[in-house]
Amino acid sequence: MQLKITTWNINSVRLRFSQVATFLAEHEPDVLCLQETKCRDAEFPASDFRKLGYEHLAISGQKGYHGVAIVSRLPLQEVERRNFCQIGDARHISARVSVADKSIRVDNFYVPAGGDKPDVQINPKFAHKLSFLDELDKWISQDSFSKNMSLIVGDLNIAHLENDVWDHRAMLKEVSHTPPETDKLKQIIERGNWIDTLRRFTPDDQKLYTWWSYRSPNWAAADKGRRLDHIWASQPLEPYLQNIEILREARGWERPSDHVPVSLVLKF
DNA sequence: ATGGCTGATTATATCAGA
Repeated sequence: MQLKITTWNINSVRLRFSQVATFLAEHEPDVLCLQETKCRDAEFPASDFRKLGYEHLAISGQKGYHGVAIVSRLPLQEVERRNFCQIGDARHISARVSVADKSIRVDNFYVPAGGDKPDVQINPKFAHKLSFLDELDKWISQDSFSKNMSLIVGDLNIAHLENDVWDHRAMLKEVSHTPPETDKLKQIIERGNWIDTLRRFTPDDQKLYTWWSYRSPNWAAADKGRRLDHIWASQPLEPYLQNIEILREARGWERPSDHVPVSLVLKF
């Protein structure tokens, strides 16, 4: 029995529904976690997903930007939405999926990007990002996460290791790779003893990216990417981790998202 | 140091992304 779970910042689920449909047909994940759906719940293409066999939906959207969703072939239980930083952004949704005799909690996040300048004094977006991470740290360090089968997935908007960016030294002052962010993310991983599953299957000394800027017309040749999208597993899932797939080719599709789908396979 | 691109919106400029 296997479970395949994918995270993908789709950058408008309505605009790119046909790409999602292609991905689902070719890669057949059981659970798809989306970020930046960019629509209200009533505008989410729910019936289109149901026609493709993804009948179970947990949606948290808002008008125009942000927004997360879990789309699943398997029933979803205990759907929750946490209002991080108390400002009403749709940046988190969680649900429980059952496979074989196991029950796995899935938490899907869209962490704030953080704006341009990595300075909390002049950039409130950066302050918001750090506050979000502090709250995330406190919340998922609870035993209920680390001692049970749990997956943390999503666009965390941080590339925390040296080879998660194209040039570590050049990127130290770029939001997504600054020490205040990368230190916090490392602390969260350490405290919860989370398994960074992408790095479980690719050594730390190899470059690994999930996002390439729209501002680079030659993204593939320049390859100045970042690993912003993550799938972390709690220790009880360790025996079941099977493989990871980063669908780099999706960045080359017509009118693509700037993020590509990242999938984890678990075998029970 | 700058600018480069993309998507959504009571749109034709502005905000958000990162």
